[in-house]
Amino acid sequence: MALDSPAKAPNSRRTILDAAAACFARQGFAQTSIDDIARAIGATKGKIYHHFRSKGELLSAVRKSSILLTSAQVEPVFLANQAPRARFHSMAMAHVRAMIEQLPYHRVVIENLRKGDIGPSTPHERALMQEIRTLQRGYEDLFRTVITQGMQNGAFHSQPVSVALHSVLMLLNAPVFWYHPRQGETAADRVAIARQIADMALAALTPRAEPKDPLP
Amino acid sequence: MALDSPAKAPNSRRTILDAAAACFARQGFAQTSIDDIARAIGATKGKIYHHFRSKGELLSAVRKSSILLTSAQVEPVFLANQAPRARFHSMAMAHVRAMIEQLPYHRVVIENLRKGDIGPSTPHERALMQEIRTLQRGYEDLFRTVITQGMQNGAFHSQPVSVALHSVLMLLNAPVFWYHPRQGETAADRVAIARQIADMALAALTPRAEPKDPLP
Amino acid sequence: MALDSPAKAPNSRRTILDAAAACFARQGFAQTSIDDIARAIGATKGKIYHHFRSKGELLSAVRKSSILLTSAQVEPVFLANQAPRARFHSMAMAHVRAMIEQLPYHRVVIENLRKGDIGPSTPHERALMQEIRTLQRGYEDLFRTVITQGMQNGAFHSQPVSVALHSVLMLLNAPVFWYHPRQGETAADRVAIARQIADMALAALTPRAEPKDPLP
Amino acid sequence: MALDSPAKAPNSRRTILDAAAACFARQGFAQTSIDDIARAIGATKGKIYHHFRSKGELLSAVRKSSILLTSAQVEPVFLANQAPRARFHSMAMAHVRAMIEQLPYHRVVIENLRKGDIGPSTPHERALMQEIRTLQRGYEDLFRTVITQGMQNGAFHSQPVSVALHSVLMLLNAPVFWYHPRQGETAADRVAIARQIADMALAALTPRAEPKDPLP
DNA sequence: TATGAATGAGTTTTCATTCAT
DNA sequence: CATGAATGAAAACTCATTCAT
Repeated sequence: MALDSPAKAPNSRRTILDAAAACFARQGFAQTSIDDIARAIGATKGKIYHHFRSKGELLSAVRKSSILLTSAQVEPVFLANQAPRARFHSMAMAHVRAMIEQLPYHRVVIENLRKGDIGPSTPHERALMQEIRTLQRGYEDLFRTVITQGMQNGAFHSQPVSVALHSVLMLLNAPVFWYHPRQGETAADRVAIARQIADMALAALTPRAEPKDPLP
Repeated sequence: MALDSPAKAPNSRRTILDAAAACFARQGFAQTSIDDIARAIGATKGKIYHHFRSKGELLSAVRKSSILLTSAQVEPVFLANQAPRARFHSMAMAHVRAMIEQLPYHRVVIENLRKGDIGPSTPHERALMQEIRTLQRGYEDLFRTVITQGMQNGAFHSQPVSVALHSVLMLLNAPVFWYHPRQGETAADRVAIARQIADMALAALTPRAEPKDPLP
Repeated sequence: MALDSPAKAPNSRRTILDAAAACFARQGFAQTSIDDIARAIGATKGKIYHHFRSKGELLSAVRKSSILLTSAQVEPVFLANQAPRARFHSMAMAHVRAMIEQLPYHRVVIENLRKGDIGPSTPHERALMQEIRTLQRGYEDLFRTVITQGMQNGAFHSQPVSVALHSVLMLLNAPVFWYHPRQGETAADRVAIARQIADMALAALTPRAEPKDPLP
Repeated sequence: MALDSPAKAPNSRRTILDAAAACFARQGFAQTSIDDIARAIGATKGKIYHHFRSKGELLSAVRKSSILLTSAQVEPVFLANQAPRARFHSMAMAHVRAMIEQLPYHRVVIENLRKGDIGPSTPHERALMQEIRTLQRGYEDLFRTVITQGMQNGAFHSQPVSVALHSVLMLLNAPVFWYHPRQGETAADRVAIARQIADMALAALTPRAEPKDPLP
């Protein structure tokens, strides 16, 4: 008979990771010391170094988690069989909801987007970075696919895909910079925000009729 | 006859600031040491500390410059007498062009958006932060004004202004994350990018006819 | 059977403190770098910062030690049941002996008496200062008590207590400025010095018969 | 005919010196920067370096001033023809009054008594130190003379002169550590303090009848 | 696993001092 | 005389990381 808790072990990594994400999100990566994280979980540095080889690996792990968490919510929607506009809209909503529901993880990622372009010295860290870049690329490709399809299809305005993709993704990421849960906020409130942003993203890709006021 | 400049303006400050913006943009604020900046202009740390009291003040100065530079390009457009859609579109283009034309300054700002929310301990630094917040608020209000007007006017889709504003601004800021001048790029190329993004931003605010494929 | 000591007491702290007291006493607080202290014990700055948060805390710890060491020698004498003059005299001797027997600690304190009146910025350092002030106050009160009693009693000349107290204490502290152990000095020599000073202190408080040469 | 003020020039040095004394007294020598002093008189570093070669020279000048100011008040009293007890008492009062009437200068000196034992590297500074030591020695000799005389004379208790001298001088210097002018304090108040301390100093040197309570 | 001690390299900051104007 | 810019050397502190236990 088990003495106490059911699945005892694997908690540590996740506990540390949550604390790291929270600290990085609150104070920024550089402003967070390993001791800060340790203190946040009532442990010592040593414990963290048992589970992660370096501070950089901690950041990598948070980034990876962020992508996996988002993918987990967006990919099923991507796979559902929908027309481009509906498909994009559902993906956008799922993405925004992921952003605001696991805010710390995603904030860390967005605020360190270009980190690691230079830096990681050890082969191990370079490998991690590479893996993350691959995951990131794969995730973006979900949106790239839908957008490309929609453009071919006529559902979306035809334009350079890369610019459109990055612009729209940043629009969907924006809540990371300003969102913060209000007192007494409900799930419905969050859905409303997600819908508003997804609507805008969709509109941004929509074919324009004709410029009623002539634009210069 | 001299046009305007104070002639003997010691451009030391500006030289340092440019170097700081470049370094911060390339390596990130935390990864840049004061020595890096000094080395970049062939001077010593001491020179920098003679003109700026601290690394944080350097960041503040870059932020302030960024806002002023952008304002200088966008405000005249704001003041021109145009209908909401045209007005917003011109402002958006001006904003994007500012982003990519003084990339380092703006990249620093966007990548450190939430820096200084906590931290600045000295009264002097707090005052600087306050001033920057005021400038920032003022700048955002240009867009807030146009958007609000457009909504009342029917030119824009009616929706919560704050979310719309922040979303659209982040869309306009997005180039900061991915843009980098290509070999042989012309001014026209940059205008094209700015136009594409401004078009999307305008579309994001545009009233939607009717959802042809029903959205969930 | 072990008498008392906590056996495994990591005397790192005490080692560092002794070295700090010695350096501060020799060169002065401001003229001593943390590296000086580290070098004195064959360690690195890091070790010191592992045990003490700042140079100021090091000074505070020395001050505290000084007061505790002195108290440990003077308080038992205070508690013994003696008439005011004898009591004061024994306390004075104990005080002077403490001064010259742990010279470095006390020299540091006396030479930095007013340090920290302004300065300590962190709450932690302010708390330390407060604690020290309390200890200091408590220690002075031993003498204040005896002096007050003696004045009421007629054993001492009646006069403003505060001025008398501070004057006499500084007289007892004076060796800190000039004493330095001579070649071949014995414990008896030190007792002689202590007795001479204690005698003077006692005389300073003694009721004056009549001014034989009229004082202006 | 002079344009404006009578003796125009020599003010600068004294102005600077006063400011230096005030700053050193308030914050301590090491905690005071040349800029602090410059700011205190609304000038710049350069001005100070025109009048004093170094920070150390500034300290030396303050020390010298302190001794000269005190001498100026005590020496005339010393030269007056009085019996040892009266002579000592008058000198002591003059000394204490000097202490509290030019507090900053004397505080600086007492708090830096052992400064310069090591340190001054330039020949010029060493010469200054030597001069100060000579002045200091000369000043102390006034008291040494009176005390020695009194001991031979029977007016004072016979005891090792050096210890007695240093002890009594520190007693007379003590106000430097605690005195601070009260609201509405009069000259008479200051005289009262001086008299109380001088009385104690005199008593400290007075021959003791017999220990009524036997001292251990 | 986890802890606490220790390290060492780096970073920000301070400041006395010099110098051209 | 006085200023403002610039320097260079030192100093306090930080912190990721290692290691013995």
